[in-house]
Amino acid sequence: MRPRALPRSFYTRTSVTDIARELLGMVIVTSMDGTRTTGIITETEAYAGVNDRASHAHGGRRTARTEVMYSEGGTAYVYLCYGIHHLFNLVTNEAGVPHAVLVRGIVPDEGIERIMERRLGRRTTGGPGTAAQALGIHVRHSGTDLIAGPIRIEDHGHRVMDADVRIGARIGVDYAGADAKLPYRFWVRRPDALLSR
DNA sequence: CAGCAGATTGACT
DNA sequence: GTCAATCTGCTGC
Repeated sequence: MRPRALPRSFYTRTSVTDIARELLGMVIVTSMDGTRTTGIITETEAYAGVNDRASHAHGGRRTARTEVMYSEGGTAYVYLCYGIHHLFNLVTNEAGVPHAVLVRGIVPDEGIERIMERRLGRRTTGGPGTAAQALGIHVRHSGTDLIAGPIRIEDHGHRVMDADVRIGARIGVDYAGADAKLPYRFWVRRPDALLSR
């Protein structure tokens, strides 16, 4: 099929878990310094805003870093983790509701050469930091528009069936108490199968 | 302002 | 299995 950019209406819906599930198989397209690189999304986590103890916006918290989480759905939220790793999130829901989906894994597709340069030859599917690095996503892209900006999401026709989706607890959020056990993590069982069409 | 932990990763014992 | 890399934001002095 012909690639189709995801419209604003994909992101502004109210169920952040539905969006996290539906993003599996979608394609992140980045255009930076004249180079196009793409990756197919294989793993996501939903962060459900003010009532989610694992979210940066829990309790309505606002800081310079998290302010973009309150933007309209379809905005990039990128933040630094452990001072080193740039973690890429897609803001969802209407403006003022700080929902987001973290991209934890991709399968590199277009621009493999550039991706290998950015990753210094290492594999790219290890986690959220490596996925963002592979695509050149940096904290300077936080707040950019996912419809018209340097990072966009497209549907290239990769279909992920429910039977191939695993659902479980999010990683690294033990501090969130009972919310750490919520089934908000979604991943594709056999990521490499996405490339063979 | 000092100390500490974090939606992590890669190198090393 | 341990540990260091180093930015952001919270807690406590």
